[in-house]
Amino acid sequence: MSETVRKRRSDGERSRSAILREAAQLATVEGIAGLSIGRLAEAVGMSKSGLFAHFGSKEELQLATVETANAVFLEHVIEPAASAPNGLERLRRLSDGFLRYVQAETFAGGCFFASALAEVDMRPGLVRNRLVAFSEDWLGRLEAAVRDAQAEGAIDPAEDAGQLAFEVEAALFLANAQFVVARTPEPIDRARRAIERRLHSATKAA
Amino acid sequence: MSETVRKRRSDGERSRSAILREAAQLATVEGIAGLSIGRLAEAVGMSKSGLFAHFGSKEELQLATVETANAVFLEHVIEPAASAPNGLERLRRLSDGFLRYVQAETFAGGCFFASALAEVDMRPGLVRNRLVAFSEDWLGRLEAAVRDAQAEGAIDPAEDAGQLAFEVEAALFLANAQFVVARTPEPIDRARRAIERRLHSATKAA
DNA sequence: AGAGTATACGAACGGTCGTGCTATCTTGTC
DNA sequence: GACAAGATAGCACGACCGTTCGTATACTCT
Repeated sequence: MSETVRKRRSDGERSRSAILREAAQLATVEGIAGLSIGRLAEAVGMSKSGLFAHFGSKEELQLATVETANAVFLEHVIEPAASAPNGLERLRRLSDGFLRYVQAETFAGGCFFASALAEVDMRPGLVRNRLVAFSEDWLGRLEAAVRDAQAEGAIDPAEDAGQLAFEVEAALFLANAQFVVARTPEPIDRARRAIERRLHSATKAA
Repeated sequence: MSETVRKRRSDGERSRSAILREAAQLATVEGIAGLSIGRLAEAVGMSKSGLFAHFGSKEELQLATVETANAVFLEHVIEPAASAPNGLERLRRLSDGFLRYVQAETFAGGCFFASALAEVDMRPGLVRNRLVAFSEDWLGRLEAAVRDAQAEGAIDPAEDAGQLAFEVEAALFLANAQFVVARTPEPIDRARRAIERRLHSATKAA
């Protein structure tokens, strides 16, 4: 019953995070399923079996990669918006942060979650579940910002918060998809304009 | 030099189209790269080598699959809108047709082009080129409908047609992505509402 | 009817995949 | 400095991948 506590070694921890950093990058390019353990091992400069021992299965590697990507997303998009003084400003910072995160090519193949979820959306499993959860969390944050803005009187309370969040996310989502293909700031600008216009119409009551 | 013209046989043509019909379906579920020739052969009930002989390479099979999917898209989305009496109505029929095509699960894994392009967006090649071309053609049709509506006085000429087309496409694109994950009519309805509202604001001049 | 060819099959190829097993280093603890 | 345990590498496996080849069948045309 009483298991002795296993200790981690520092070099292993360093390897593990190096692997996962590389995995998150490669996953947006090769796909989270198409990313093979062999190529990943080669990219980080270690053996297949040595890398494999860190995770025990490909699914565990994928799950760890998703968590790593989420940490990046939190750092680049969510946290910078947390200090916003009110709901409307937070909504603006979230969408602006997302567009910067896309345009800066934080991940080589565009938003990690858009890319990964599109790939596994038809493959039931833990990876899909986790990605769906993150996706819902993100949309929930947008909607919560709308609700806060409504409670603060900045957005018309007659607006459907879920609907408005959907429309903001739609612009962001297409901007990412088009940017990945065209590598042009145009879709980013279009999304910015679409969102600003929509928020403008939602702030002056009907 | 002078090549004798080779004649096609009717049974081969039937097999080929049966293969491609199945391939277009499977590609939205397994992915257009993840779809293997072996599994496809099993799904249509023939041998790997017999199926392979129809195309000569996997890339040719993928290209033929994309063309087949485009024919389906034309039939279900583009053509029903062609008879619209004016630009604004055509725009409405295109977006409504797209949403029906998604909701009816014409392809098991959602819009073929959204699914396929997301998969190959980082993999240069003929398949990617063809998908990008179709995607641009689709967006071009939306924009052309907007321009026609402007010329007919139905949409404010001050509107940026490309911008408006982007916003319509954004709603459609996210509706497809969310529908595939949730299998709920909610994203479809949200997209419809978003587009109707946006068109309403574009029809009454600023 | 017979020739010619489009179509289909089965077997096999080299390659890559994820995953075990085992041995050898390396680190942290006493 | 000994020792347990973590970290890494080497090797082999079975499965599946796209592809090739030789061959058998069945259609079409003369």
